[in-house]
Amino acid sequence: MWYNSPPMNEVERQEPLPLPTIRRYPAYLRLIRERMAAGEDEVSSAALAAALGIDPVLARKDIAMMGVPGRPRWGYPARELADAMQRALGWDNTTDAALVGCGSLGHALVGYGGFAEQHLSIVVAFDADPKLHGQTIHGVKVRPMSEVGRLVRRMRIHLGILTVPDAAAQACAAALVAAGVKGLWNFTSVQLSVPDDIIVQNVDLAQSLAVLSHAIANRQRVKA
Amino acid sequence: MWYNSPPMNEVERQEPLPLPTIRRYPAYLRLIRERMAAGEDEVSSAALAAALGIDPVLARKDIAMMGVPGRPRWGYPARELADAMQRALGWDNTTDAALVGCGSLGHALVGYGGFAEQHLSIVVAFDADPKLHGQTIHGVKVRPMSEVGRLVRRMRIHLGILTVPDAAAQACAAALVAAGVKGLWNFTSVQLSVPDDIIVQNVDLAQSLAVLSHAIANRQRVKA
DNA sequence: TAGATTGTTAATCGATTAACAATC
DNA sequence: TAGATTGTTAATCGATTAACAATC
Repeated sequence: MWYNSPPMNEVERQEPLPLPTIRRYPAYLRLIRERMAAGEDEVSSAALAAALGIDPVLARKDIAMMGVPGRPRWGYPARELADAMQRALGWDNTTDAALVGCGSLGHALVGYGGFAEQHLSIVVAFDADPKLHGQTIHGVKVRPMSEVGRLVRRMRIHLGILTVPDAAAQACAAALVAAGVKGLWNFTSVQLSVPDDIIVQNVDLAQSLAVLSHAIANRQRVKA
Repeated sequence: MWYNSPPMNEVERQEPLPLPTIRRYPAYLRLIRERMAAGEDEVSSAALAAALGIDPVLARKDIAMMGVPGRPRWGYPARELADAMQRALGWDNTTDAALVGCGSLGHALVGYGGFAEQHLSIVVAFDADPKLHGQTIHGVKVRPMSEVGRLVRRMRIHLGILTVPDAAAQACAAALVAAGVKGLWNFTSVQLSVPDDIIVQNVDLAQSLAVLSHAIANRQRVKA
């Protein structure tokens, strides 16, 4: 039945996953791995949903995006599902990252060994402060900013982590981009300006705190 | 015109702010304060929007929720707007917080002095490790877990910050809740189970990383 | 077979964007 | 006055939920 298999290039063109779906994948993955570790081969949408506090049908929708079929009465094949989600997230291979800014937050990130289950590895760290140069944080040597361009390029690093003071953020981002980075994980509160093809993901604690303190101040329930 | 002023209890009952709106407030506040520091008294929706990379009409909608009127051709009164937003977020008074888990992330959070502009103050820290007890992190003494109940209650702390290993998360959350905390800022990847009236805000780095690595892997543009 | 669970299509809901009116 | 900017109402868009069919 050759006419049922899609043409070769169809395989590449995946339809875009909704952002909320992508955000739920890590939590699904966590549960699936737990279940697998416990010796189970299948996982139900109800179990997945319970772990996230969402409706089972939403979990099924999310899973449907992966094209991994489930079996009524059994659930979904754990290993296949996990593999598919990892592939979708680009977590099937380890990604090397460069961290810029070795303050306490940078320190914490480098030290956080099990980075969301080993798909991310911080392999170089940079800081402007000469006093830190040559020091080692959890096995990663701190290097001067002047070497960002050379090292990041040579190591073919595609992901930059920004944990510098706000004032330095834009300049450091520019240095990383110039060095060939494709994405920036931005822990500063600066809205970075970068070329269109560079992907920026902001981690803004103030946003999160705003939701929390507003809810406390108004004693309302908040989901997620 | 007494009939135009709302009855006393109307003042309390604010209609709920959309979550996305709340999340944008901190960034608005940042820009407004910048402008005020630069000596300006008014700020336009266009300036606000540019700082966040959003449409000006969206900024106006967000501002409309505050009930602070703007002047065509001038913009909005900076001080009034900042005050209103701060009040909405519960950021008009400093909130005391208790942090549980003095690992590297906990350390970083305690050390992060200017917490989103001083409305949050970590006043106690706890850890299970006896080796840390009595030590001081940026002026905050680390205390044993056994004192959570007594101290948090006595200090009337309403906000708990959870930076413990996943395995300890649920137990520590329970201890904080028992001690009278109203909200939890959860930096673990555990889905906490707490009473209905307790507000939990999760900071899940894996979620954020998922969006970023998926976008890099598929070379797509991501907003925010 | 009966029943649990997956899978799909339609309805709802909420946020953003578009269009345009109001005002200083 | 003209023009910039605020303010509001309607249209669009996307995600979630509801309803129900399909299947092991």
